[in-house]
Amino acid sequence: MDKKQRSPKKQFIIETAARLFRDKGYRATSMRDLADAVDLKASSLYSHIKSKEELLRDICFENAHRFVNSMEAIEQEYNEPLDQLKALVALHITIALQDPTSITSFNDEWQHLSEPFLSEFLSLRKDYEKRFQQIIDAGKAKGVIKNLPTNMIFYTLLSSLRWIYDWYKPERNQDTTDIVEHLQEIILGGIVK
Amino acid sequence: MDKKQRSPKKQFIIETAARLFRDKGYRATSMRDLADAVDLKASSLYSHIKSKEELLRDICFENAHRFVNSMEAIEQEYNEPLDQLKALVALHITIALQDPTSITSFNDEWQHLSEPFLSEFLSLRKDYEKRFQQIIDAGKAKGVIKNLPTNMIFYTLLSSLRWIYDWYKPERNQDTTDIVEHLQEIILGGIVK
DNA sequence: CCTACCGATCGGTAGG
DNA sequence: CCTACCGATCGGTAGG
Repeated sequence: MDKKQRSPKKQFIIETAARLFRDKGYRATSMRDLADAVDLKASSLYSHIKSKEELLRDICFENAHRFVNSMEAIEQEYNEPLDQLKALVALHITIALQDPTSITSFNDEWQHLSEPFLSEFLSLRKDYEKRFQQIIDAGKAKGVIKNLPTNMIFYTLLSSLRWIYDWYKPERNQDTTDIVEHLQEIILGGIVK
Repeated sequence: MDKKQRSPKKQFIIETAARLFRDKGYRATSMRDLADAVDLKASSLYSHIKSKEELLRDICFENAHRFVNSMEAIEQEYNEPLDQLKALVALHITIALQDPTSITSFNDEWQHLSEPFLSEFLSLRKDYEKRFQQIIDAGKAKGVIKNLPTNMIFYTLLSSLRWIYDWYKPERNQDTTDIVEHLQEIILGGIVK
């Protein structure tokens, strides 16, 4: 599961799979498609990986752990709910800009995980969402966030952050800090008091 | 294509397909799954529909036309860009609350359309997005909307509207006008001056 | 609306 | 890493 323990070839296969899963969807991506994309025969993939689903698992859990770990770091680094919220927004934006492919197939294709991995994934996600909403609640209690339904604020916020890859065109060479600032103004502007 | 011209049975099949496509994805939904859900044998589906893709086409284009037609009505009814924007936000929310199933598989599964339908669909969508962005530009020119990149405002706005089905639980019996008002405050709050 | 069935494609294995 | 091949499942048709 650790990125560093993987062979370069396996890492290349996983990254290519993430791109195909994003572009065509997990189910519509055949192992023959993937084999072509990495210049192998389909059967040769299996000397590097165990199964098609293993690829999806690697992508989904790597990202899930990335978010959960960052959540812990942010909770420890900041005390004010508004600072934590800003850091979380910045985190989502940064990851979306750095690794748009992996994050997209993580967002959209986790539903094809089989048990028990599906439950494990959903439990990681639920934990993350719960802590995110607790920060919003803390902000509301402190009077720095508008008194609107927490789930409404949370999902609106998270949704805005999900589709950055859809409009962000890295070739325009925008400054990343500019993007983070603008998006924070748009996204947090309707939430903070 | 017209809802009223379809037999009740065909309408039922389409609505069931929309639900399955949303829950499992288009590719992961087999015609045997659909047949089971409507209590038929797989082969019997074909006396009501021409193909699996026809179902997806009906769902995608029905929703696409619904948005394009509403856009025209809003452009004619309102003159001020801010009023148009508010009406568009209300439109997306209303549709999401009324018909969450159909709208979700429209949002997520259009990529599985084959040519020439894929191009036709994308051209409808592009037209809609262009007119949406022109309204934002008009608002910026009038000074009622913040001077931030139009595509950033547009996609953030649209993204927030896409996932309402994900948190909206109709059994809680919230008042719809309340939801529209709260969401407009959250979503437009970061955009209007 | 059903039974019976088709060719194509799927994920994956055997054996070298 | 390849050739050869597997059983399962797919969307869809024939014929009644």
